Amino acid sequence: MTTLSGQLGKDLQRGGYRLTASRKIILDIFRYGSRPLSAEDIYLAIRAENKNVGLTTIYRALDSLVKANIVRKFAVNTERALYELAGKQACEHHHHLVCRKCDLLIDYKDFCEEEVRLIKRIEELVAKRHSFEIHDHQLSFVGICNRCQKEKK
Amino acid sequence: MTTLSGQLGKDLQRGGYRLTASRKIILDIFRYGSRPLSAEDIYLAIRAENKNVGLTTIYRALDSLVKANIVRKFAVNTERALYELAGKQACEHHHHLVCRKCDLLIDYKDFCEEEVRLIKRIEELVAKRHSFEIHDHQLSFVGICNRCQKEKK
DNA sequence: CTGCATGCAAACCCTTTGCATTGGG
DNA sequence: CCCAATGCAAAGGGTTTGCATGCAG
Repeated sequence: MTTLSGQLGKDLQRGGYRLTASRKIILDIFRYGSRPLSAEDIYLAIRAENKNVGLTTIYRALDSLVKANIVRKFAVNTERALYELAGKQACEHHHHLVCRKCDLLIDYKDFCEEEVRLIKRIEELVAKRHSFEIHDHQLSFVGICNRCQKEKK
Repeated sequence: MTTLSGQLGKDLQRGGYRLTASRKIILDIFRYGSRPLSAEDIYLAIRAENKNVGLTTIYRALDSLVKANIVRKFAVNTERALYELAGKQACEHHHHLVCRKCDLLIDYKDFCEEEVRLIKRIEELVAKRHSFEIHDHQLSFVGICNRCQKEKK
């Protein structure tokens, strides 16, 4: 069996964290699907493979992954935290579209050059003005998805 | 005593909600300081004025304010929900800067005009492409604040 | 071997709900 | 007057912690 988590595993160890069986499984799950996952999503995905890793372990592993800069943690609402591959390992940076009614979360990365240029520019200005060292950003649009628009009637 | 919450109170009533003493106090607190507040921030602010409104009431009032579109609810992390005046009543829409280390939250609106114009454009593109009815957006930059940069050494 | 990683149960924190009471319009 | 608003206590849901055991390096 090929360990999909290969490079990521090394990154993790470089951070002083141990590459255990549980963590390999978790990393592989991130590699398979690139949409944002909650701790519970991961928990269920693992059980679906007839493996078992406790929720607590998942939380602690995610914590390490965040500290090792492999995974990004973010929040769309306060219901639950979401995690996704960060930086270079993420296929591409993307933004979010959130539906107010059904909580559908779409991530899109088909943004135009214009969008990228704009964000870069704002980033520079803001970094300078506030003496902030900017690592990352999050852009989400909130509204009503196609489906809920139709149901409204 | 001048009721700072005047116009907002009318907006609230227009939504079918009652303008009670508690809600007046809460609205006034939003009018005084325009930075994002958590339910507890509001609770403490009220006690600081030697008044008293239960936390539960604050949550329920915030809920009504959000439904009446007077206040916007959002999350930077999952720790607690934040609320701020929404739409026209907010002096201006603004974006956030979050420090990874100390969780400092700055909201800035210095570049808003330019940003908003460009974001509006992106909004249109995205809305069309994904058949989304967009109501609002959130933009946050994540990084290290000035102070934590210095402490690093 | 040593110290981080794990599992389980219990603790925690923020937020919501049930229920009887109060009060706005 | 009626129904929304309030307060308190208890429940809820996601996340974290304490503690004894397991395992990577």
